[in-house]
Amino acid sequence: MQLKYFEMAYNFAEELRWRGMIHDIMPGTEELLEKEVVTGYIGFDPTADSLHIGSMVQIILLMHLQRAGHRPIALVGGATGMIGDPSGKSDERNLLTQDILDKNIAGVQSVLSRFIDFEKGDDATRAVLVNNYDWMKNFSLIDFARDVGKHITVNYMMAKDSVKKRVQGEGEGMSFTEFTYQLFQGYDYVHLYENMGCKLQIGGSDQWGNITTGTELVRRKLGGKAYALTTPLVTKADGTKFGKTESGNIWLDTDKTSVYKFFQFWINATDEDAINWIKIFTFLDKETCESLIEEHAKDPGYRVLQKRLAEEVTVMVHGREAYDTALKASQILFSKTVTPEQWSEFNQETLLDIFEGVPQAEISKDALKDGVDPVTLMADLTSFLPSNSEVRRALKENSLSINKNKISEDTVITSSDLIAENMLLLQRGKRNYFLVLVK
RNA sequence: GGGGAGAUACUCAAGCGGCCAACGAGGACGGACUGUAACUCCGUUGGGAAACCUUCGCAGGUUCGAAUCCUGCUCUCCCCCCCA
Repeated sequence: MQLKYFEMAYNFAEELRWRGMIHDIMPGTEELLEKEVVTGYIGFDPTADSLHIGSMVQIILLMHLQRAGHRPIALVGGATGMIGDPSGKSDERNLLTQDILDKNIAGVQSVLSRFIDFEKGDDATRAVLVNNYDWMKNFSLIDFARDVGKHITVNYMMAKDSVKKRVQGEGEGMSFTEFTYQLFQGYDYVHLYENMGCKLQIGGSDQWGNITTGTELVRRKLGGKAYALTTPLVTKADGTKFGKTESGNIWLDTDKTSVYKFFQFWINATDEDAINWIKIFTFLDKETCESLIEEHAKDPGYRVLQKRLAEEVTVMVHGREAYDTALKASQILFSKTVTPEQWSEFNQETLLDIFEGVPQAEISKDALKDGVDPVTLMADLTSFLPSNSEVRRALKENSLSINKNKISEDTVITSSDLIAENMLLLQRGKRNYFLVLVK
């Protein structure tokens, strides 16, 4: 993935503000950003071996920071990941094993490096990737208690919402380990401040408490002034969690979420969400966003916003070519019927990719030799539908399709119906797909 | 320890001897509409082409016939007593 950095530096805070990406900002932060080249960092938790679109906001922030002429640091929480951040969690978290953690750290780092260039640029603004395990691993408990713990009172730590909730709540309480978490994260800030001149930490609004512990530590321990900025958590208008679909999280890796699914996620955004998301997830300038929103209002049915959003984000994450394929696949798949000629454009690999996660079954070639009826195919040979009555019922509802074409009770399926050499695409209604592989 | 209420299909919830594969609501799924949407409307929702078969906590029993009555068991909830 290649990024063209803006020719001209722009005002970071102002840029984020019109995009609706500022939730909280510490006084003086804007002035600092205007005055000098600022080094700022964002932490990423290695709780999984890849990042999903929830983390994309943070990645985009780093990109904005760099484009605005500042220096971004991406911090992978190799050490803090071993502790577990209590923020936003009502229960004690299970610790990750070292193996998993190592794998996750590597995965997260590799995703990050796809978006942020850690090579190019001059020394002042070149992005840096760090792992807090590097400076935490040799920290002894005694040193930690003396150098870090001494500067912060338990009273201060207890006042944080994330702690209060767990201490007063009905739950199982909070271990000392998780209680300590904010000191660990706070110390990261001290370390980066001291060694890399980092004066800004950015994060989601759930991180505000942890971040301010950091700025407080910088103040008390070093007598320095560190700043903070948080973004609102991305929401959906209907209140459900952002970034989730029935089939799970939307990840930034193709082996977890196919490009097609990724594209579909964005194209399916509701009107209201699209208005917010176009500003958050794309780098389109203010005028472009506004005119798109205006255009969308005139003809919502055309869905300019969703189309542009899906294009921008998919191209950014997976590249132009992958986007083109996903778009073409979508256009064909969502047309009323699909002719054999159109099917011939798909090879097996593409189809498997598109229908990744769709249930599948294998049947033998012989089964199709003399043709087979829908009931046998869908209930007996495959487990697409649970019973014969279910198939008959579906036929009555006119809801069954094979290869996107409606079928009836007396349809006979033969090997001439196969697409991509050896596949059949069964479908009930619009959304329930089933892939049959003929071997 | 004493007394009471209840356990019905994915969920809630009727039914209290035959007309019950079991009212109704929600959900889910499908169809029409539509923007690959929202809303709305309509339909389906144990198996079986059908005859019919298997289901109403579990196991027995009464009866021509039971989800409905009886006995035992398991589990859930409530009240009193005791304890404090």
